[in-house]
Amino acid sequence: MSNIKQTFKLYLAEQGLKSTRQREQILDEFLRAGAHLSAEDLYLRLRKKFPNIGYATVYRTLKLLAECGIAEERHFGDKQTRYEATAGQDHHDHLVCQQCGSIIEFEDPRIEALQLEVARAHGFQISYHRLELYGTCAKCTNPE
Amino acid sequence: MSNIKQTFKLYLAEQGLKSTRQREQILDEFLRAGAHLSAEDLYLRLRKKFPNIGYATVYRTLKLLAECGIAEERHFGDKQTRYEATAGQDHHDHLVCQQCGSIIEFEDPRIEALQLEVARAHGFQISYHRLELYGTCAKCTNPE
DNA sequence: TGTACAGTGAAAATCATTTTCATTTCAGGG
DNA sequence: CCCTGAAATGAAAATGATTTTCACTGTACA
Repeated sequence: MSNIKQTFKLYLAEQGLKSTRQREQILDEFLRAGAHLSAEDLYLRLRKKFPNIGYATVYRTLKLLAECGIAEERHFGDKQTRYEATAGQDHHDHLVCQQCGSIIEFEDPRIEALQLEVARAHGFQISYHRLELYGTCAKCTNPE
Repeated sequence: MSNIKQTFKLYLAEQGLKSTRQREQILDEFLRAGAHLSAEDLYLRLRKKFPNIGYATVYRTLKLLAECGIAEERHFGDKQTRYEATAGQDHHDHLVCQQCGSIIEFEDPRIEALQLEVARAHGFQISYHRLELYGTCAKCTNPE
């Protein structure tokens, strides 16, 4: 069993929660799907394989995944909450194209360092941050 | 009449929209309130002075203010959209305290410069960005 | 293996925000 | 000034994402 699935089971056990078929199916599909998906996206994908899975269960499980650090909640322009797998990956930020909606990930340690410096100057302890650059991606700027 | 109010009137005229009593009252109160307020906050403040103002009108007007650049929409942890006056001020980012909810503004040209560099490296044109550092503020870290 | 207690799915409830609609108010021309 | 058509308003209903409820089911430890 993958490391991540184990992490999840452990988390559930610690919290006195149960490991269920649905929770496993949802985690599996979440990891398989990748990208930045909304509860709805995930629900629709799951329903193809398991037609009687509940919308509420997807929401509940996604929230659990966020609690135990496997997923991260994000809000881009739209009103839906999107989830992204964090496990194993380094932290990264996003370039969001307002034309085509594509999301490019990037990371820049120099920016991270400056953030720490700013926080220190304010006596502030950072637990996490969010940096998003909105604009037009290369493809949309120069179509064929 | 203040510069900002004039800007708003001009914008309305350009769009073939009307300058109404409510729109002026809402803009006034919005400017007076400062800070990062939600439509609800503003509605509650307004209702004290003008008891029959409509919730929908506040939403509609706030959206107009955002369109013409007087206000800016922001999303912090909660689900409400918050609006912030932009006029005259420089761009700035935020430190959000997860304990007490206070929001500290800051700006750092070095971070902005690096953002441009990252964007250029991806052939990306930035139209705006959002940077928020979440954590614990000095006050909450070291209470008396 | 029983059984208490957490989980599930469907549907109803919430909550912020948006839309509808009947009525009122602007702005410009006469 | 006063008319008039377009736009705005307020109240209430509608929406859409997310959450909760509730009767029934499944899991895990005794």
